[in-house]
Amino acid sequence: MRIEPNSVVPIFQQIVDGIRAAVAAGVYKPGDAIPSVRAQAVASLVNPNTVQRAYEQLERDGLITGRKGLGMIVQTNGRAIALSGTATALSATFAQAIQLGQEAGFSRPAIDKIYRQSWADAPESSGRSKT
Amino acid sequence: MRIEPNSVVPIFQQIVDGIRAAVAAGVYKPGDAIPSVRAQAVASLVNPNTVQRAYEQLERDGLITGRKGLGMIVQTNGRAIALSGTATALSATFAQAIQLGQEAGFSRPAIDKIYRQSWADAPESSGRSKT
Amino acid sequence: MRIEPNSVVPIFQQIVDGIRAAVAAGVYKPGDAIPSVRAQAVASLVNPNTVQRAYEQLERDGLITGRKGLGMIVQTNGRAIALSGTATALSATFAQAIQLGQEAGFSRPAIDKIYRQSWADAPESSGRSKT
Amino acid sequence: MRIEPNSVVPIFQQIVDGIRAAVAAGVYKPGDAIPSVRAQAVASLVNPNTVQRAYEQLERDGLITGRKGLGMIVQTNGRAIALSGTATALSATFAQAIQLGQEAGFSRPAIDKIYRQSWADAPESSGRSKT
DNA sequence: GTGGTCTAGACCACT
DNA sequence: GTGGTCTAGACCACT
Repeated sequence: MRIEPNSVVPIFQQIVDGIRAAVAAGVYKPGDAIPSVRAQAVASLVNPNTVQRAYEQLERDGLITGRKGLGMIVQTNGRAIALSGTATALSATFAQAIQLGQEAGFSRPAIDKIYRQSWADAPESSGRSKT
Repeated sequence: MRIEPNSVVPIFQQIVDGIRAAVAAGVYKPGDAIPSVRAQAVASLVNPNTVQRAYEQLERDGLITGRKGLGMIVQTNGRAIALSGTATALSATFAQAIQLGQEAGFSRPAIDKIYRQSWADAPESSGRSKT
Repeated sequence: MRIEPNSVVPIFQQIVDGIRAAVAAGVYKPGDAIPSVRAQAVASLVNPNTVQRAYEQLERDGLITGRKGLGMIVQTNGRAIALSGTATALSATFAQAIQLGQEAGFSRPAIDKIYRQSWADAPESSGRSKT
Repeated sequence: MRIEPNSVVPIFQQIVDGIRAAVAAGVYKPGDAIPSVRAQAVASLVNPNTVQRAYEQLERDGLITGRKGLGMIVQTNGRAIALSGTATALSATFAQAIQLGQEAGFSRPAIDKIYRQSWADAPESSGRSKT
């Protein structure tokens, strides 16, 4: 998981987003354990406390649950929660960009063009898409 | 200008984005003064220091220039800088959303659908757009 | 007189320095009137209050004196005061640069080289020098 | 680091100059942390916000980079940036003094003499220089 | 502890 | 009034 340390979005939030996306993508399925706090911390070059905070958030969201000695397990309905949560996050981000563009006087076609250009600039999705 | 105090995007950055959009939209034209630090602070219910910080950023970007006693003036090429800066900001936001969607396994059509839905949810742009 | 509005040295100080240099150079001789506050303000694209403040400083230094209806007159010993004042200002500026260079670990030859290079970069002095 | 609170050069700029000189001199090497905002504030008898402002400037210059919880780290190419920045600052200061001297009608030998005299007045550099 | 952001209030140079 | 700088004190994310 790529963490951008100087982003305006807090690191723990980036981890929340990343795990949620991975569950949505089926990388971790219901009943699977997600990486341990320590493993995730090493992988993301981040302090374990920060990962811990992200996992607490995901637990509050009902996506995972902690079982002593077993680590954090994806809940039965975890994928549905992840898909819905990711869609909501995307929607909010799009809405924010659209609003900023409108305030600047950009027409819908102009904003659509920037959106399409952002796809062209995106790294390959490598055909793994599921939805 | 609407400020969302609890957003992850810092208040001063919201002001930067807002002024840039206003200059891009032609609300303030080259040679015009933008609202004074104090006036903007009152209007946005924000501390003058926070506005000052936003204006410093805009000055570094070459969009405005400040003179003591006179206010902050939009530069000759301010509109071009604002248009380019706004487009860049939009592009970055879109790219971030697209990447998150791809990580979650969303197909391009699925993400496009969320994008279009975000337009439906957006407040009316009232047809004033020029570009 | 060239004023740099965004310099760290205050505008009124730049005017003080400029008038003092002009008196030192003999542009204004003892008994001459220096430009009126209004004329100087127009010439320097500066507010008259700012020029007024500079002239008050020069009067406190004994370089000029105000005579009702006559404007500001260069004192009898004005040139000596101007020469001494300018030399002091130069000395202080040099000392400041030398100290900064030494703190950065620059040797005397290295600093001397930068000093000579600054001469090469200087606009022509046009051979009017008197001292 | 000596701060002169009543100088025309802003305190935050004095801190910028001081840190840059220290990096140029090799006091802080690439990978080292410079003093924390709070530590520097205490050492310089200055408000933490003022130090913060100086560090932001140095970060924009590419000399250091900040990470929450870790401190401000000198960049790999920090020393080169510091050397170049210090030389530029010296050059600007010299140029300013030379110009003022020329306006006052001082000849090059006269200004050179003041420059050399400023060395005589400077506190000993104790022969530690390396360049 | 460490950087990043923010509020509250002040003084200065300049118009 | 207007921008620029500074102090004092606070909270947050991160280590």
